[in-house]
Amino acid sequence: MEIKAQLKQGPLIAALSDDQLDRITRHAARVHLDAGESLFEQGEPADRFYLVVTGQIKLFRLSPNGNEKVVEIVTPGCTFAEALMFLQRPTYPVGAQALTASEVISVDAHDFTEMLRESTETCFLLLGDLSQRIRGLLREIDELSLYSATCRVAGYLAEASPEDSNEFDLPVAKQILASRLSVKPETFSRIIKNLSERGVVSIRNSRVTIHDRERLKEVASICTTPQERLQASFLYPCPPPPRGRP
Amino acid sequence: MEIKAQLKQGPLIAALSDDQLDRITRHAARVHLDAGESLFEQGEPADRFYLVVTGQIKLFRLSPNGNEKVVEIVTPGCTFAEALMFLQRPTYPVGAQALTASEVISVDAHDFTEMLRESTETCFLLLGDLSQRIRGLLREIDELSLYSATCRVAGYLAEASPEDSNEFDLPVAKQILASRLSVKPETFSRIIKNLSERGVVSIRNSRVTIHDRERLKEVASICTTPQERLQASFLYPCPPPPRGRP
DNA sequence: AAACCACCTTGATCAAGGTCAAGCGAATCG
DNA sequence: CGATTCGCTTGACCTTGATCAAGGTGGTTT
Repeated sequence: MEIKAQLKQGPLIAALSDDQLDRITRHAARVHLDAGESLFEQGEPADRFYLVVTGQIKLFRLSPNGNEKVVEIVTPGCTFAEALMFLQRPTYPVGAQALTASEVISVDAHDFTEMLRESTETCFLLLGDLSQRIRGLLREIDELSLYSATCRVAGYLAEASPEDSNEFDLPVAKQILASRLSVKPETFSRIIKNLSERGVVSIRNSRVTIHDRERLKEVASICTTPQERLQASFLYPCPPPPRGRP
Repeated sequence: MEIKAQLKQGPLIAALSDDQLDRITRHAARVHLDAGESLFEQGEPADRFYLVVTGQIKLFRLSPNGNEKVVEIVTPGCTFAEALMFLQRPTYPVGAQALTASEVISVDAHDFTEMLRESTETCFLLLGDLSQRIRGLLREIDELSLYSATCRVAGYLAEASPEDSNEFDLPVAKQILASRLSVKPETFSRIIKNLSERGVVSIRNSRVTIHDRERLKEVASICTTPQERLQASFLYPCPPPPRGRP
């Protein structure tokens, strides 16, 4: 069965025995999503989790007044929503919507937990997985509360660029990226402009070129303290043209 | 042994069998901390996790330039750092420091995982625990990126106040609380003042009195959108005295 | 090609909240 | 008991980044 082979793309699932794989494949299904199509909504009861085969899915949270924050952009090989299976009455804590035409495999949570129940080994893998996710979220929290928007953007660029090349493509539309980094599209644009003028990077459409990786990392780690802001004042170089006041 | 009885205060650990409890108690130790004393630093290798018996411990992250954000304030009955045991070379992702004189019990991670290895039941409990923690962190992330400081403070007050009473004490110093809510102490103070003037709450020292719970919840859910901000403009009521400019 | 569209950029303005500095009250210490 | 410290509040000011409102730009459709 094709599904089994595809499921093996997930790092967690790849570690399963053939027998285990059979068991979770029992009620697994392939799902196709068109660009823009939504897979589930935040708050829906959750009894399945997913593996991305192709495409990109955005996971996002909504505020009561409809504002949206992209929490994660999920790409082939990633599983998501697997943390939910162990709650009493699980509901999806995020919404999921395809950014591009995508293919995902949905796995029945019950099948999965039944399988898990027979292997602490596999439990440990999952525990490791969740631990790492917690780390990631912690990191995100302090980026939000300790770092400025400019640092987050610079940090993203520094991390997204491959070690061995100075060029790469943004994986998603800028507005999505902006939301992922908790920045408004306009601000994102301005920050990029600023970095360009400084000769640190340049971006044409979605093609990014890193001109000065050192400087980029420097900017990324500056955070937000007034002391360093002085040193960072090269960010706002020419005394920012006195904003129209008599 | 006293330690065993104390360990049972933790919800997760309380569910363990006597035998399991024995095994993790093997290298467990009681640790006393004076106020201000630190238990471990962010980045230290982690081979133990902890249960708070008495006192309060703050968990915090540091930015490269020494800025600090309190991630959690841990109180008796809570365990912490137990998510780490499943990583390859685990290090504490936060620092831990006692806010008041505290007593904690430290449990050897190796003992614990060995015990876990023999009960998927218990693994499941832990998985549930981590899942919930992930949920909590997600919530925190969208509070940071989708809600204003005022909303966070109001939301905290609404949640911290017992359902059946309109009075309660802040559990920690205001500056700590402020950091927990990712707000500067000065801003915290001003937000409180604002809510007071509006007759929503009043705070004398650490004694909080809720005057208008409805209004408080309303403020907490207003987030930050311009539309609602208009409605919320009762927050900045009198046209804020034009700040001294000729 | 013209027209449309989504996406991005740019400009002008503004508000939220951070910063710095000073004052204040209560608890602790010599 | 005055003095010091610590935590909190207040005031004045400033910066960041959000908002609103136009333009570009490039790709797709007809």
